[in-house]
Amino acid sequence: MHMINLHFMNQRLDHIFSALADPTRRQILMMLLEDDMAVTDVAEPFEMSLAAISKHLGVLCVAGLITQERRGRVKWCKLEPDATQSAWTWMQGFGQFETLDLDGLESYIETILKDN
Amino acid sequence: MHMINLHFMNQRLDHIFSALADPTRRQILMMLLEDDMAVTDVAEPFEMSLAAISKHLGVLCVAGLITQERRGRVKWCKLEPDATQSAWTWMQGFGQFETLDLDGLESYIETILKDN
DNA sequence: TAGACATTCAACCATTTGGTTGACCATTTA
DNA sequence: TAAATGGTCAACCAAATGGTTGAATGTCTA
Repeated sequence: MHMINLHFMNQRLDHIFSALADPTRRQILMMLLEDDMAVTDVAEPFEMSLAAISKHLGVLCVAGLITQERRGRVKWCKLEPDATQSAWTWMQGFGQFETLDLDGLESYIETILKDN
Repeated sequence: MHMINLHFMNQRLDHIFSALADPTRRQILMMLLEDDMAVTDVAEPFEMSLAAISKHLGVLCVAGLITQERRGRVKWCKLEPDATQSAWTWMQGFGQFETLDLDGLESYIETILKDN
């Protein structure tokens, strides 16, 4: 029982992390933060085929990071807001981060900004 | 300028997330939470060759999630505690910000800090 | 009904990934 | 010095990944 749960949990983490491992897919997620979008509109800023984007969206769906709903001939892509939860939880366990690690976040920002 | 940093940042996220996408590597990280380990000892609980584990450790190194230090004929593997920071930050940004723009992130931090 | 539009499918391709094995190198120990 | 130990390297393999193109499907509109 626990075995099974851990197994599924592990698979879920596989899917989420590998979905997040691609810059195109991360950018798509960022775009969807602003609003739901049709597949064609998601594809517009990218220099790759619509089919490629369609595949990326498929990966994001399998990972549970987005959902897609067809209305007429348009398929709307919508962010699944709580989707990163299990990845988040894993990282917290791993990294011993506080839920709101302000110091870490701040020093990270400073590092980034200093490099400019 | 920002461009360049975002590019490196993006690459870093690629490495970290794809390193985390493999269950063997996640398990290795968990093991290293308890203590530093030699490569052979890391490999022991897994049903795969030492060479395979050695490769996994290489991936974790490139991602910056661990460091390795050779002492004598033994190579010690050590967790890099702050390594998931950028991934963590990304995920936080993903959940809360309209876009991942660093200025916004910074001012967000300042706001939070002021409130404490 | 005939296009036009939105999206996916199928076949294909190059590259990457995760694993194997056996040889190799360095270091410790008997 | 010889043998054992710790670890990597090199070559190889199968499967997965990220992309392409062209055809196909379903839906809207003139």
